[in-house]
Amino acid sequence: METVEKLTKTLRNHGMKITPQRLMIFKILENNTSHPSAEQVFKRVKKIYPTVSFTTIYKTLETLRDLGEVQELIIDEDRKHYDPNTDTHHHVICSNCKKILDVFEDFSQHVKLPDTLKKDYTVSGFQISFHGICKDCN
Amino acid sequence: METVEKLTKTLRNHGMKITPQRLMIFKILENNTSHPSAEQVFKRVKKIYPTVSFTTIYKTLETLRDLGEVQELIIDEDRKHYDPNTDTHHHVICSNCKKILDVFEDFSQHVKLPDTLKKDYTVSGFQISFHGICKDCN
DNA sequence: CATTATCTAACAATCATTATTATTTAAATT
DNA sequence: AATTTAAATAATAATGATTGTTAGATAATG
Ligand SMILES: [Mn+2]
Ligand SMILES: [Mn+2]
Ligand SMILES: [Zn+2]
Ligand SMILES: [Zn+2]
Repeated sequence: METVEKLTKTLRNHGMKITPQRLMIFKILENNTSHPSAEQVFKRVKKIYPTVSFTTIYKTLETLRDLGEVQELIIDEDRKHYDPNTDTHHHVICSNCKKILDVFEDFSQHVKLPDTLKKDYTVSGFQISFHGICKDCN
Repeated sequence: METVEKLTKTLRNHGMKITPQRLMIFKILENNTSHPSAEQVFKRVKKIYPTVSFTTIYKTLETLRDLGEVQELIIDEDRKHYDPNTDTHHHVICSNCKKILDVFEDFSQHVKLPDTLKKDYTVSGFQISFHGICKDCN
């Protein structure tokens, strides 16, 4: 995700409005490495704007995803998680508490779609999900 | 997944019953490489047992998952998919039609959790999801 | 064949997410 | 600064996948 400042311009360039709710969501996401779910974002926004609607969170996350500003992570079977870091990177998730940490290693030299499948799929990228148990859950 | 024959014994060893509905689900899954969703399994069972309940499909898939006989794939944001192949392998999914194909390459020599994270997570494995567009969807 | 624990099917409930819409508001225009 | 208007918000309902409940059916055992 861009800085909140640049993101503001990006939205305006797309004819979108900057609202206090959106600004709060941007600030929560900026440099956020916790991979929050929509609900976790909602709870934090609610502390400042108690009347905020869940719909606003979902719509804003959808907007950011469509702009390519956040990545939607499909890794927790129960809910989607959002990642403002859109650089190629990977994750490790705890099967118990679903805590997600970043894995910043470049596997691109070794992880490639086999040639036999290249004729069937035009691949845009890949994601690696490590599964395990975090130290808090033992 | 084991053969239907062996699986039958496994279930009996666990005090579980072999019903016609379950046998049909087992047969549908045996050697199935299409990564069906619960609904796709349901539709196929329904052709033979028109009165089968969706609950039976879900319960049976849950049972097979808990026995370690099928893998639940979290890769399509809309629904879970089921894979009778429980050997470590990976997948490529079409972002458009959600068709999933197997990727049988052993990346385990190169894909490892970085040492810096080893103290935080006890990893049981990893999954690679290649994303792209299949040839049918261009 | 009788017993019994498990399974099925019908149904309801849950929960994350999406759709709808009246009201509000950002921000461009006068 | 007031007016205008397209877009966003919030409230609410709807959706759809999945899970929970339970009474009746059935597989398995002796
Ligand atoms: Mn990340
Ligand atoms: Mn597979
Ligand atoms: Zn944990
Ligand atoms: Zn496709």
